[in-house]
Amino acid sequence: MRSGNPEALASPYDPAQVESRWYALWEEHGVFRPRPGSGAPYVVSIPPPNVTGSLTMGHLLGESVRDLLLRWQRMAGRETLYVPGMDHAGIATQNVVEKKLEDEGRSRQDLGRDAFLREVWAWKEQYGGLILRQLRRVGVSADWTRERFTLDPAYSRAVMLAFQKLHEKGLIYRGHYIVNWCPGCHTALSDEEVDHVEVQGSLWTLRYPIKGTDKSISVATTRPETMLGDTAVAVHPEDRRYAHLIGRMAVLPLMRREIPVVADEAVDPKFGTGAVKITPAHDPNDFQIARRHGLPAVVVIDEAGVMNENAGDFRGLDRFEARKRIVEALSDAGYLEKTEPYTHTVGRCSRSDTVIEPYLSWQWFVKMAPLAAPAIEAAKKGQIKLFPGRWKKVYLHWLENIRDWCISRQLWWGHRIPVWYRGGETVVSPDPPPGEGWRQDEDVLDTWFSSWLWPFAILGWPEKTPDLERFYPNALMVTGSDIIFFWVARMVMAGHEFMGQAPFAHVFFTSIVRDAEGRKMSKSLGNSPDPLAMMDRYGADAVRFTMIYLTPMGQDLLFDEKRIETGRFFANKVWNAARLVSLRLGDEDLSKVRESQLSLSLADRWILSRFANAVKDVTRCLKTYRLSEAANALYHFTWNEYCDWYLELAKPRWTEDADPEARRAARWVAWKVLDGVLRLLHPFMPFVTEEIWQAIPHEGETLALAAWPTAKRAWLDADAERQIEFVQALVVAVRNLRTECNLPAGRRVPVVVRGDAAQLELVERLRDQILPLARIESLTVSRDGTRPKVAASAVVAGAEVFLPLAGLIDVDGERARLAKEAARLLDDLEGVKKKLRNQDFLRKARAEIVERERTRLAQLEETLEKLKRAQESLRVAQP
RNA sequence: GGGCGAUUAGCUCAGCUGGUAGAGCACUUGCUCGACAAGCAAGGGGUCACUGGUUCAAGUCCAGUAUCGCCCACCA
Repeated sequence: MRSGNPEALASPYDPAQVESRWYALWEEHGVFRPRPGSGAPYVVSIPPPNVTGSLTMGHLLGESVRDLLLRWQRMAGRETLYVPGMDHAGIATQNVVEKKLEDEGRSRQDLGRDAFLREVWAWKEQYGGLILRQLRRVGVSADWTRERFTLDPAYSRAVMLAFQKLHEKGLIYRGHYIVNWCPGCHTALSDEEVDHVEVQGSLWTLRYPIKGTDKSISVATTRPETMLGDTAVAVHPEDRRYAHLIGRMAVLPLMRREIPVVADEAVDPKFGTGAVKITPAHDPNDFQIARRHGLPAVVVIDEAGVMNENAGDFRGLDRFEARKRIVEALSDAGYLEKTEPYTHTVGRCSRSDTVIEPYLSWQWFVKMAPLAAPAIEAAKKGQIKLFPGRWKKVYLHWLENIRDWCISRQLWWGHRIPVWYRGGETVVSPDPPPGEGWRQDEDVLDTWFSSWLWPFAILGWPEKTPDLERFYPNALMVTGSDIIFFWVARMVMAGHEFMGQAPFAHVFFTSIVRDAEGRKMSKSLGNSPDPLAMMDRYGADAVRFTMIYLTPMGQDLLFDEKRIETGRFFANKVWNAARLVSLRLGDEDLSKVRESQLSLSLADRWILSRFANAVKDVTRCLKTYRLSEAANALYHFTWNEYCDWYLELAKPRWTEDADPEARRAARWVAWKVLDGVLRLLHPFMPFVTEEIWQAIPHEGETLALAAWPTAKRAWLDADAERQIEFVQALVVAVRNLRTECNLPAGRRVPVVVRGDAAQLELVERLRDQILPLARIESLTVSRDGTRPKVAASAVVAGAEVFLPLAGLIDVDGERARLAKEAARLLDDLEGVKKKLRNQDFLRKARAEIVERERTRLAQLEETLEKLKRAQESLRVAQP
């Protein structure tokens, strides 16, 4: 038992000072390393942040949530492990470094591959370091000895091996297909990396002459520039308008190339003219149609979005400039039939916002359907549970309609594809094959092809390490729903494929943090406050608590810096309550005190009962991921019950002249409940709670390893709760009367209470506590039933409270107040009476509900009766 | 074109299995009572988006409508 050190709790509370102290101590004590516990290990890993820059408030929310759950589980006795790390984030990082080079007047092409990669690594060192500092500042209980980076040698090896294994199973293939190409980033993308946005464009109708006739066929398009690469016109086979043209040749305007008119089921005869121009190299649908008809593909737009050598006169023009010029040219030549405004969607690169160009190229793909099957089953069988549950539908829908995954990227920053070529030979291997002359594939892998291995690659896979043995599968993944496809679903697939089981049991989706205007916070928008600045200004504890307090289950979080005051004020409140308690604890070693030896007062039994309830509430909320509700319950208990009522009720018993036994009990209970509050609060606000805990009597080295409280059944005491509730109502009523009578706040007032024997006994028993709480000068219980002649009055649970203040109160005002109160109750009474007259209600409602209404009726009538008499007595008293 | 979510006090949101509408902030009034003005005390403020239905009883369950938001979708 440490006696604690009350002087340590200085006033005022200074978060910066407190928060600088504890992280090193926790690390020193190995708090964050796994240590044997009960039950299965509780393993969580970080969704590795991109090394592109600093963290956002969204990350801060995620870290707060993960650390909350980890610290709770650790205190509850589980073996816990939080694996930290970072993601190399291929495109994102390469883009920011390229941007930096551009600002310096350099380019990656100038540098060449190796020098460029050195630049990126330097960037990674700089910004990765910033991220790590931020994570420590938040207080996350990560095991830094297990820190991982997706481009670490061991991790890279895992990526290579995963590629090789999938290739061996025939699940990876190379193909020449239309992919989403970003001309800005100069790389292929997966479908998930493309955002579809609606644009107000045009629909142009072009007329293609039919060779050898004076007829023509008209086609509609939103992308006239692609017509240079048309190799056919397609119509529906049963479209009678065009039946006679099938098999004829059309002459492609501007290019004067002859292209066939073909029939294909995919054409919708009802759209546009019912005839479609076919550009196999620049449209995925057209590509499919072309395959069916053996049509050639002519690429007319290059990797940078510029018209190429097949574009004739338009060669060298940017694709959007070319569009304009081609429309003009078609119009001049009489081939433009009409132009209509048209709303449609275009794909944009989610990284650079560049309009995506469907582009025919050689890429590597993963065949996804076989991988999706076990991931679907895992969710359906409940082996993996999503919170909130509605995400299951979204997850399943995606998996059940999954398409193959384009994993090659034409970038330099990333895992180079482990494929080697020599002459006509191809070898898939992490290492160069023996012999001379092997050339490795130039492309790198999609970032997500490395991060989908995260839950086991961080534990040493493919080696059978003790960590992998012990800590796979993980318990929980906490992340944003915006990466449910990118990452979550793919991790589940990889988990089953490489480890034979789901990577985690639970997935908890946090809120998306938006700014006050509802825009998603992001680095690119620059609308996220700097988390470090927030923590410097308000304290990490305050920020953490507030984020949890604010995060609604399954809804977005609208963040406003001002809201952080909630957490800051709360931390301050806890600090000051602890100051009060620690100053009054005395010298006795409270750990030696046995509860059974104490004579607990009613207030003591009440707060212990309330505390037991709070423990139950908070624990239940955490178990079901209702995190803000847990924070709320704790906030309310600490502030409104412990501070506002219990500490005030205890104060009179802490004085020198109080009864020693009562003082001892009050000290012990105040300490015990404070200790319990600190334990419950520690996962939310680790720093301030540790600081306080160390300053008061405690056992153990650190609060981080103290036991999570349990709700003691013996502490639950409904009687005590009812009785203190009455006392509270009584005190509030006196305070209210004082305000209503406009009495100076400093003035002590006489009070008379009438009520039943039990109520009067209670008032007598708690007299010493009631006096200061309600600022009462003299408290008289009216045993003989007499009542003051002129008084302001109120009715509390059937008892009457009087402020006998002849000459001081405004009699008319008091009468009006009583009348208003009576009118309000009369309304209620009517409602209750109506219910009780209703035969259906009496017959069908549950007996206890009917009984409650009857009780309420009696109470209302009694209260009204008393109010009436109070009014009468005022009338009589009036001179 | 599908799917999901939201609509409750001025603002941001709770309200789990139907049974007398809640919190924080903001607002009003009064407080240097030895923990805390980052505080204390007392207040004002809501036809729970709309329309039907189920029920003795609906903010809560069902159906529909409206508005806003998000996700998915290769109709040129």
